[in-house]
Amino acid sequence: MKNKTRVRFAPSPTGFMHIGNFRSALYDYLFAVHTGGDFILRIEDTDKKRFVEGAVESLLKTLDWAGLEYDEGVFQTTEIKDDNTNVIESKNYPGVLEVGEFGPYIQSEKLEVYKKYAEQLVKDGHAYYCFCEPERLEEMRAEQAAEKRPPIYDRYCLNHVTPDEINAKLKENCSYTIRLKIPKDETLEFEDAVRGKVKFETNLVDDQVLLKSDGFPTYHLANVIDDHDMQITHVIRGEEWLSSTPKHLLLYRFFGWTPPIFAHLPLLLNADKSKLSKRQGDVAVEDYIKKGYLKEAIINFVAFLGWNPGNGETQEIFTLSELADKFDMTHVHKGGAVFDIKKLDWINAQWIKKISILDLYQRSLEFLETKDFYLNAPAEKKAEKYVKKVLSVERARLLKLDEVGEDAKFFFKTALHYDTELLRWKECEDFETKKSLQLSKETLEGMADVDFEFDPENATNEALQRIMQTFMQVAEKNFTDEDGKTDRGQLLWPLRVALTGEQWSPSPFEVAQILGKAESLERLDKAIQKLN
RNA sequence: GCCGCGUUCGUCUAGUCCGGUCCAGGACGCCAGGUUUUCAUCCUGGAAAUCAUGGGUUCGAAUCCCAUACGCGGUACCA
Repeated sequence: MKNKTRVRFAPSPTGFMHIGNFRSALYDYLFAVHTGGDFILRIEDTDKKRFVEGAVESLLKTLDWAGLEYDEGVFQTTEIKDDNTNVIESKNYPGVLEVGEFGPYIQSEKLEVYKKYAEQLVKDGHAYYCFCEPERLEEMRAEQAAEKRPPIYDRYCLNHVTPDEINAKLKENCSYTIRLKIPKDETLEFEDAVRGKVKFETNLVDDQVLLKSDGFPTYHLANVIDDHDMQITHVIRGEEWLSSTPKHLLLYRFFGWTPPIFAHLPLLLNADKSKLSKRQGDVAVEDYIKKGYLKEAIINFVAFLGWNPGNGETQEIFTLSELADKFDMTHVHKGGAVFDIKKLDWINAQWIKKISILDLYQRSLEFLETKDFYLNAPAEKKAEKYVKKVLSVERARLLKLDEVGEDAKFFFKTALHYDTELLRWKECEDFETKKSLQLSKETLEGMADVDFEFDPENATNEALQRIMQTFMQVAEKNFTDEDGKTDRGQLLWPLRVALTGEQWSPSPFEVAQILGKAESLERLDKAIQKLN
């Protein structure tokens, strides 16, 4: 046995990755990294009916996107490094590889093993064959419900079918399941890492089916066997598993194995406190990716849904490795957490401001390339450096990447439409507005010594300061009244509208600098003409 | 129904293990004010929680105990 902690993320390929599932994966990862342990990815595809084509690939892609690197398990072919010795190609999923010494990591490839263990349990008297038809089970449950008794299998096949009959039925290839024989009159107790002591009466626990009639194991059997085979030390999973933990505990006992430590995570909730569901918003991680949420923000936000660093820590923005550094099970919450999209938006905005311009640019491209104003822009406005400049001023107002460029379209357009009403500052007449614009034009023309270039990836922008100062001086000189008050708006408002055509925009200095002197003058000319 | 788990500002939460420093702190959101015109950013301030309710223990309880209510999960040959 290794001393290392070993945790696993074990999703079912039944669709896109649910955000709640993603949080489980995150906590697994954080715990593994924090404790210097291993993180394993296992695929639990034991339900043929709910299987969704492409779900495995999608799961791998999402984990890869988020950067939740794992040490063992199921990988995309392209992710494999060459020094892995235990690599096998998946039998059931083309293009998928299994890496590690405890494989297979895909349950559908291990059917024989589960069956063998189930039969061993029967031999040892801890499980039994059941030949009951689904219809009979349904009737039985209906009856129990009517009499307000707990719906539990009545053990017909355990008590009324003789060993000879069993052998005969098996020989005839009758359809059967194998059920766990839950011992009576016992109190099962275990220590949950987040909830503390939890107790269950075995009399209320159903004789769980372990092996289905199609030869596949149920979650309960496969999960316990795999967690043991893979030497998992901590099972971190959703609260929905809490009530089936006694079944798992019993399996460990019957196999003679030491159970891992269990940690049951609180649920993620809708605003009305019901379990997070599609009806009230997006639940797939992919939906959030498509909307332009950064992986850093999703990770940051989701990590804090049910956990916090404690000890009065007031920092809110954390990187993945900072989270791994601080993560511990004792600060995991017991109660469910409402998924508040407003806070996600805020965290996302923080991250958009935090990453480098180059990074922002690279991540924004795929979104820009879906937008007409960008696609139709001339080449020089699509140039990397130009877009980076735009991004450097737009990021302050960006919440999500899918909004990129939306309130900065005027940077990409070649011709603007002017509204003379909008150009006017307060009570000014048209001729006054025109005069103001002409003044701006002259000022701009006169700035021969100012270099309009700036490095969008470098925070210091001295040229901008000079442009600003120049205009401020002009405003002071021309629009200061007898009381010494300067009405800067009289100069700056028409200038800004001439450059952008918009009611709201970044400052005219920033816009002028990005547009460049020539185009700024052009736009001023057009606005002046409009007033003629 | 039964079993299990939970419950601090609208939301995420600190504090609960080791009762007093908590007439409960931070953040989001909201409101107001400020910043080299506007929107945004940023800064400052504000409103917002009888610590689910009731009882007990105690000089003293958000913190310990009991009960109740409410919410959620499970109750499948789904995971």
